[in-house]
Amino acid sequence: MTQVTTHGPHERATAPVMADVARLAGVSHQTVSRVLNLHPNVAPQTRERVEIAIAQLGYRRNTAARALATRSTCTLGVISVETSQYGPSSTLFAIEGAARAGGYFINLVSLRQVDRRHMREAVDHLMGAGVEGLVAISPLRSAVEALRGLSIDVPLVEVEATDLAAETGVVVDQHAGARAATRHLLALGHQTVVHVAGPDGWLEAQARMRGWQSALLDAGREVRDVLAGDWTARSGYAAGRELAGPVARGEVSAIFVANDQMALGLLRALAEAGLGAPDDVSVVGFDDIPEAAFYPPPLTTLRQDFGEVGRRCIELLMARIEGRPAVARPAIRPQLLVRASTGPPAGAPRPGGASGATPGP
Amino acid sequence: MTQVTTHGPHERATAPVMADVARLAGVSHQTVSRVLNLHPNVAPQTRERVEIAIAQLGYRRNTAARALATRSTCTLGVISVETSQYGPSSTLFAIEGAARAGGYFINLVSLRQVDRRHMREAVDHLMGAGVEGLVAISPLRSAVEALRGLSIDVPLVEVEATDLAAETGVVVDQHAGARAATRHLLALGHQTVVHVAGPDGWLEAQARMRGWQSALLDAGREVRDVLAGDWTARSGYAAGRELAGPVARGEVSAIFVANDQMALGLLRALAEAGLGAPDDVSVVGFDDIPEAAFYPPPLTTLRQDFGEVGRRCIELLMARIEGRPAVARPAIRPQLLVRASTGPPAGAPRPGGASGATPGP
DNA sequence: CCTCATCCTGTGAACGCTCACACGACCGTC
DNA sequence: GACGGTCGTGTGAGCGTTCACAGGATGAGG
Repeated sequence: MTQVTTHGPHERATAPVMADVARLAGVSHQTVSRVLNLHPNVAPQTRERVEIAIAQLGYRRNTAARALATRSTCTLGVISVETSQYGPSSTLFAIEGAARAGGYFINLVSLRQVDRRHMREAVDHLMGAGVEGLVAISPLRSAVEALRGLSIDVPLVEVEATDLAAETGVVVDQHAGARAATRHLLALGHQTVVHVAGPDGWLEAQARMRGWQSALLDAGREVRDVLAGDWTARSGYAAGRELAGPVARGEVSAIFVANDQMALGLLRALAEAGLGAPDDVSVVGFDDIPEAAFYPPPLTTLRQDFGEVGRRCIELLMARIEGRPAVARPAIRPQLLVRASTGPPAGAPRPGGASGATPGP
Repeated sequence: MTQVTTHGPHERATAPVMADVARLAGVSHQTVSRVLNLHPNVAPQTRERVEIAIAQLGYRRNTAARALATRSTCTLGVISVETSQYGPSSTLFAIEGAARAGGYFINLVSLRQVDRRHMREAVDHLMGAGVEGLVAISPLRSAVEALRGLSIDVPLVEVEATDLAAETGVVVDQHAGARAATRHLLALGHQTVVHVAGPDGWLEAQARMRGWQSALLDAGREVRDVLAGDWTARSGYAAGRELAGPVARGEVSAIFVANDQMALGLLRALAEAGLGAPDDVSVVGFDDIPEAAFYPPPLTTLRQDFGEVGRRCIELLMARIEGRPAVARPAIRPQLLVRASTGPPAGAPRPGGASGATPGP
């Protein structure tokens, strides 16, 4: 069936193509293309005629044809772990915004399980879509390793892969953040700091633990065993139950918890044991999730600038795609926010006025 | 420059195309296409030869060319509000998973601000990408309205647009959830229930408020003014401060808060005033975020099945794209989870041995 | 042995765009 | 007036796939 090619606004079965615009404007398809691509050598008058024709027909350039001809899809793939964790999802949105601002489309894959097979599938899916670059939000060691095994023939930027990808990714200096948290607690007068860590496979968890360790060692303080959690409030609660005894006996006066959710659970368990922060124990979290300021008590924590993470990510990826040299940037440092959950140890003189109300019985 | 066309695994400048596979397998490009598209009429032996050639060359079908020829991009657009709220981000991941399982790619746009201009841009961006269908995670009235104004020539499914899109979207019965929450509190013996609502523009907030209202009216109870929040723990905290007085004076004994984060802030404010749940007041939240079980005290709340929301979304969208009649499904009902934050009013006989209450019969 | 249907395969033309190139008009310069 | 350069425009050939159609085998039935 041949195409209907009437002028004027007309309901048509098929979407208008460049040739239709050209015919309506009385120019060649190439001139239309030039207008669309902002080529300088088009007479203003011609340009206007074409633009009117485009508007009149509601013409929209066919991306597939364009991609086929130019061999570029203007699409980036993002692989994210499927978690409603505050960090990854904030990062995802920041990445999307930055990519769109840079004229790229975002093709998303989320991974419920992070193993080699699922990672392979995800990468295949995205390569199949013809992405020109890949962002992996891969805070898990397993994700990084799964990625290592794969032969990926487009630029790849890893987010939060810490030291494993200092060269190829965007990192937040978790180590420095953890040091800051620990030093804050020591500066308040605590003898040492206990750590409730994130799950084993998470690189951030590891970096935070190391930072805590190094700060203690630098200060010549005792490094006790860590309690392992899994980011959930539930695991923080379990840790809190374990620590309630030592806290009550005065053996533990300061706790650095690897994220805010676990800190919530921990505070809950301590409260059930009749222990409150900062009177009986000081607690520092990590992330500054929006609720952290409303914990019982408001939580001292470390804020990460996820927006900046996303922007750097895309900047780096675009540079690599276009073959530009990537500007090396210092790692992003988390910022310590001191709230009500930390204070001097019980024996020390206290400034006073802290609310620290322990809810419940 | 003409293409190098050696056989065997060879590093080549350009990715192999169908013709290369055909040549290596000694068949025509069309036969390769048939193998790829699982056409039945291919001799098993030929199929195998082609498959070996594909594997050997690492051939990958060019999506752009395929899209151009078939006029289908296998891509869905998702517009999401940019929020790290538990609900929307869980829904997003669920949608992605369901779409990928159905063989579709997901093109994501997130909206920092939801107004007509940004919505228009988002839709344009996605239409430009050639999406075949659109999912809008649009829990905001403004989003729904912005969408209404736009002429979108692909199927659209709205998530969480409640009554405004009962026909065209996937909805969770917020109204029923709110009624369940309210009835639960009344059943415990509370005279009436106060409501801390979500922000004005959010449809879920409105539906939850109406549900609360209708349950009270059905029971012939007093409907007081609502306190408006904005989903954040901060606003819940503010509401808590306002309610502390009435609670202390025994004027308020039960509060239904429109989401869990606000409930957290509210509990915090009450705790600061020396008031605890469930002894002094009962509190119900909404969403069942993972932390809700670890609130002080563990929160009675309503769980929404976001995974189901995502799956229905894609099911509906695919049906519409393929012109199949969509199966009408009843709205998804949230499930009441009774935890420790709710109990009988202070005056009533109490089952448990909580603080200084008169033991029940 | 011929016919017809069925299976398998190949040929050429779209699909809608961009790229490389060619061409005429116009300007200034010698 | 001839010449080279720039500007504006048009022509035709791809990009890599699928679709429509045309064949050449092969087997069953007359």
